[in-house]
Amino acid sequence: MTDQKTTLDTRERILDVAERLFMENGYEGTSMRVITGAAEVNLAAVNYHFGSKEALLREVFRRRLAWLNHQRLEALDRLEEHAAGAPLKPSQILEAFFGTLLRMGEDPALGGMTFLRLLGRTLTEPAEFIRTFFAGEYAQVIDRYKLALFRALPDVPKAEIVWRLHFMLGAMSYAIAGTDVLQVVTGCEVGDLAGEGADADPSDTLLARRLAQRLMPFLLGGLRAPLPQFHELPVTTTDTRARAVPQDGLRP
Amino acid sequence: MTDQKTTLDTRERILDVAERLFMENGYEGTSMRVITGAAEVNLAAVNYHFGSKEALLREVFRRRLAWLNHQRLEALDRLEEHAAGAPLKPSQILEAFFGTLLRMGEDPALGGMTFLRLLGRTLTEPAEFIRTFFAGEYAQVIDRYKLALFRALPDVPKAEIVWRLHFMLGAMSYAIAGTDVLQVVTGCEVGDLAGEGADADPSDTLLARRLAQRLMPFLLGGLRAPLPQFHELPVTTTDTRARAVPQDGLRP
DNA sequence: GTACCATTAAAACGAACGTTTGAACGAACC
DNA sequence: GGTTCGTTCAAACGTTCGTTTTAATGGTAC
Repeated sequence: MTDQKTTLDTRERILDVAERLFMENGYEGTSMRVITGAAEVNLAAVNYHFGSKEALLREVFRRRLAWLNHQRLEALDRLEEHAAGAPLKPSQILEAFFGTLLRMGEDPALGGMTFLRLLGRTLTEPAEFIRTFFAGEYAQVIDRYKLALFRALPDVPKAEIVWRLHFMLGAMSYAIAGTDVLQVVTGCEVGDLAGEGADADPSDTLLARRLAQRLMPFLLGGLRAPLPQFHELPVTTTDTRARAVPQDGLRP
Repeated sequence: MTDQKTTLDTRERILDVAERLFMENGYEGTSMRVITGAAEVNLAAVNYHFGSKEALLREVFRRRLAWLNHQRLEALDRLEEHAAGAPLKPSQILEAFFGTLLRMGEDPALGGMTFLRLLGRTLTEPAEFIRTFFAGEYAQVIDRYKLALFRALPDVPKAEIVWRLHFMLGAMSYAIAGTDVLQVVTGCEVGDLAGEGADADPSDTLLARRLAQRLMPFLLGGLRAPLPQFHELPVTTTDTRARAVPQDGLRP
């Protein structure tokens, strides 16, 4: 027959199925039996190939994040090399960080929107081993990008930049994960929002691209917003009085 | 003795404990035995008072969300009455929606930051009954606020407003939930970010207030960002060619 | 053929899960 | 005092969980 089950087939079929099921039902909500059943492999296959359920989840992410974060570092390298020592523009940095991720959503071979949604949801999963795993995977990348933002916005307090990086990650994660979560809150199908005919499958490729185009301006607007005022805050130390942030092109 | 265990005591002790544990370990990650154990009540107490674990989670949210969403609607009522027919300012709307929520974080009697964190995390939980529950709880409020934003920003396409409402909810949820989630990604304690001495308990009250002051400008900046360009959007299908990381040219 | 190896298969493991049961308690009312 | 009713209790229910075990399979090298 056409589909011989070699080792690689089994491993990757498990990974693909687990990626989708973890996205749909969460880590704790997805049992090994459901995974192996959907992948049409034996129940013991997961423990044989990966060792444990935790290790399976880690591998699901590792095979995507390794590529993603490598691309992110490379993108930043190219930008900085091209800038020849000058600070980058915030828009460039955001494009390198978020754009690289969102472009994964356009390519099914890289996990497509399934992986993006899984990523967005899993970042808030409370399980300890998940958090420590992400910490390790992201440490390098976040650090490089943080420094780049510090240089790009020398007049903004570093703490403020980190907060806004926080906010931006959140906006992105929700926008991705919420494709079928928060639509329920806003009462709109994401297809409607995209102006699609809202067919059965709105072609993740297109979805990811539209999402990127709507998200990037929002993030930039937030990143460059005027600094908070801190009126009547009971004192502690820092005088973080508002200096205006370079807010070019802020249109009504 | 001082602590007599009346019915109300048991019910509320369960709710308080469940609120905290669901926040720390998630819904699926928190067992009835852990809940009842921490609340020092019998295992059967949850099923007796609430009927099921699902019903317990719903009640945990209902007792807070009922108050919150009522406040939100009242805040909007007050604003619109005061405006006497004129459209509200976006900043007023955001303040009424997000400010009301964030002010809950300052009051331990309303759940404090524990409830806020739980809310932020649970919005991404994939369980079906959770999503449908939130949909019902939020429908009214979201609808009123959406309309207010439509009126406040008549020149912005409605779809764009809904998207940005999406983004704002995400930024807020992450900022709240991430108090100990994404710090691990950004490598900073939230105490550090706030400029605190980072004592044992940074006094949720203060934390919530600082968070609000940093979040609101970000949200406003994002909401009023220039509209996306939609340049060269291919009409139909895939063409998944990854354009190389886009470069320098990107001029804001 | 035989020995070896990685992989798959079927069955069982103990533990933990949410829920239910039936009895015991204790204050309130007649 | 006896009855009632809301509540608490210990114990068990049947199920499902992740994992382990033991045997069978199929190809490759000798």
